[in-house]
Amino acid sequence: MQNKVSVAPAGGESLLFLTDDQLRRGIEAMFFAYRAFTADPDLILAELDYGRAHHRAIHFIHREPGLTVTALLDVLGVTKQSLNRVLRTLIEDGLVESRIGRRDRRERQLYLTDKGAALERRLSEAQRARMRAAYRAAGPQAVAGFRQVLEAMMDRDTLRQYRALKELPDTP
Amino acid sequence: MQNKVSVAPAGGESLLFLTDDQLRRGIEAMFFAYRAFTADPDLILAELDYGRAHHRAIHFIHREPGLTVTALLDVLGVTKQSLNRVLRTLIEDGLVESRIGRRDRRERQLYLTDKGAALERRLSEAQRARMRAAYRAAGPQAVAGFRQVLEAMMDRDTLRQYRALKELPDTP
DNA sequence: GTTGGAAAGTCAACAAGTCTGACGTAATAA
DNA sequence: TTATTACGTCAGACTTGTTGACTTTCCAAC
Repeated sequence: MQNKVSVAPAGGESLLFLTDDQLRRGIEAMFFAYRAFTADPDLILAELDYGRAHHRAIHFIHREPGLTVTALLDVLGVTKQSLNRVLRTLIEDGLVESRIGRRDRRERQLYLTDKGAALERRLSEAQRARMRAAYRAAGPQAVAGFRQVLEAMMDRDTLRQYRALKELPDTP
Repeated sequence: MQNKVSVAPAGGESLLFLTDDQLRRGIEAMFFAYRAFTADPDLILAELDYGRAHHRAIHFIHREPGLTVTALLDVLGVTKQSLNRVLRTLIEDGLVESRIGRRDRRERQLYLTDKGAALERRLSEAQRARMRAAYRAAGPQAVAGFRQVLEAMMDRDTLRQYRALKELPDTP
């Protein structure tokens, strides 16, 4: 498959940003940036013998207190066996509380304890600090483009999930 | 740590894009987009009983034919023992060739075989296809912002490595 | 020259986190 | 009553990461 893009395409507008080389640069930027993106939380997590999986669970439970195990499974896109181990340690360690569902007693609703919320703040503040620095350095226009491209990269279902996440107030 | 940003900051320019909520949206966008970003190659790799680690090795060997194991270690940021296993299977399967270094016979210089190059094309074309669609949908301005933010997110050393990667011609 | 340390690479063993598959229990829906 | 759903768990496997110990090779100081 070729995909060279010549200098002056039909519309008269330059499509040089679609060359294979530009795409490869973008791919590499994603790889390196993602590693940096997870580096700060990873340090904190390693101290506590947790991993990224714990962080993700904590993040989404914080985001939507009371969400069910199945709902969490859906956003994380992993198997329940895999999630279960992570969740069990978080519950044993007193970071997450699992309450029997109110509507449906088969469901388990997940909540962060105070201890869990404290770790969430520590993790997300570390991650936000890096993000904030990057945003500030790049400026609002760049940030808008950043979000646009990331969203355009998602599959339909993922994008729907992402959009469904509600806004939260600033850390109080 | 607070980090609320009020509506009208000193400069007179809106800093609303730096609110904790906006930062969180960006973090979540990174998480979901990265998953989508790796999804297509992952499918191909699973067919062949390889994983992402194999993809990364192949990518950078393609990028810089003849690079040494240590150089590859540096860009990937893993231990040599971890890389070694991946590299061994690639060599056994005839995708990568390891030649004794010319200057220094302790070094091993890595090259893709024809078979390795064929897989590289297949993987990277799948990944580029998604990237291309996202780029096209978002437009050149957004793409510039995307790259700016990702680069601003990297640590100094990573950014240096990223910048050191040379440009390659389009897929011939 | 010899030798002794540093660098490059390899082997072995273990841990985290993912997966599939099978099964059990409780609650709900038909 | 029966079928389905939600959840939890056990067992077994694989990928990818880790540390630690080892060999080979090179280089530089003696």
